[in-house]
Amino acid sequence: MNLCKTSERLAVFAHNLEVWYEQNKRALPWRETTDPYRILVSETMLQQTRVETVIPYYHRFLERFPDVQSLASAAEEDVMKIWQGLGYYSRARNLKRAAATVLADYQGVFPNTVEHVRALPGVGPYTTGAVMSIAFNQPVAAVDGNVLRVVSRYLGIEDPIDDPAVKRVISEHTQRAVEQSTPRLFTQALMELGAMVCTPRKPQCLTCPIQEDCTAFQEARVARIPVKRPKPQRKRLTVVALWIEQDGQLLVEQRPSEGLLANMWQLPSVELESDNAPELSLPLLAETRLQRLFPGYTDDVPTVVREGTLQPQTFVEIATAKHIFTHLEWMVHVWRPIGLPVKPETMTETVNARFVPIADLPRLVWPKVYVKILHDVLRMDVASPT
DNA sequence: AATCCGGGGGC
DNA sequence: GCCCCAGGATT
Repeated sequence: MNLCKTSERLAVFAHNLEVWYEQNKRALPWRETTDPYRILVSETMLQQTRVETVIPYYHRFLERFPDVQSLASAAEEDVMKIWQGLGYYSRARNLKRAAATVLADYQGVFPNTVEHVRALPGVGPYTTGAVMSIAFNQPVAAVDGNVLRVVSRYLGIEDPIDDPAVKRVISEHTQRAVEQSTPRLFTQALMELGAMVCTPRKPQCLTCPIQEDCTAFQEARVARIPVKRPKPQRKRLTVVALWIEQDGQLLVEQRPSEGLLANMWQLPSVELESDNAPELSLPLLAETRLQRLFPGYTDDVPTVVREGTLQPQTFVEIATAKHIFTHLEWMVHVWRPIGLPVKPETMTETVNARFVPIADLPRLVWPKVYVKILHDVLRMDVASPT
């Protein structure tokens, strides 16, 4: 294994990779430009997201926000609506903030130094390298999941690539290589190799342009590299949501401005750990939430209900949906009260909920799981504005 | 160093 | 089910 390659050998390595790239690269929309704004948009969307998923979002986003100016001056809700369904929504807010920074601090001229690019909101080490190399053709390494896999195999590293120290070794090696390359080609070539040849499963080593220098291949260790740390178990949450429909309007609430699905809309609901959610208690939880939204709403109903002997049959479950996030899992149960008159004018003013005409629901920004629920119940697509 | 932050596709 | 994806921010 030769970890300390000479500049000449690194240059040959980079050149071979670039030749392979030019002959094998996929035609992707963001490869038709070197506009740093468009590169930043694509790289931000591609964070933890597959190429095929990003493509339609990329087109729609740039059609609506074709330049720094248009994004910087956009309403955040409009940006979020375009981003809806893509996930990791802080990316969208940060991208808008980055555009505002470019406009305010750099007079709309995209900065072209590592320090200034790295300082933009939502731009970390990887995205800095990607923008610097792809947009400006500057030798700055961009180390993503693909590069970690390719280089850990190439160097035969069996320490976990999650480890910052290991990541540092790989970044330093990649940096030395990009300095002997045509950065714009090299960065994309390394990632393309990871996506098309040096894949997580069943890598196509026989067609790999750097096969003969690859330590893992030469030592028949490709299948067990890269090594990753075990992942923590997901937390399971039960969500009890209310369906309160009145006069063609639906009661919806906005999530808090921080944390999971920040500022997005949902049905009024309560969350609890699934371990504490025996099936029979769900309608009672719905009742509790309803009582909090409409204090005294039971004033007009029989005493037996008002005094807490509410029967589970008072609510009917009209939909369920399971949704898996990276670190937690939601089981959503939607309950509709029957026979209980709900008067919108008696709703507590302090809650973050309001009645919205059903026709207007597509204007709001919805988490995927509620897009599915609203479609199941209303046969309506709230993902795209009509 | 560990956690949090979405959603989808492939097997 | 499990893995992983052109990661970053926060603690």
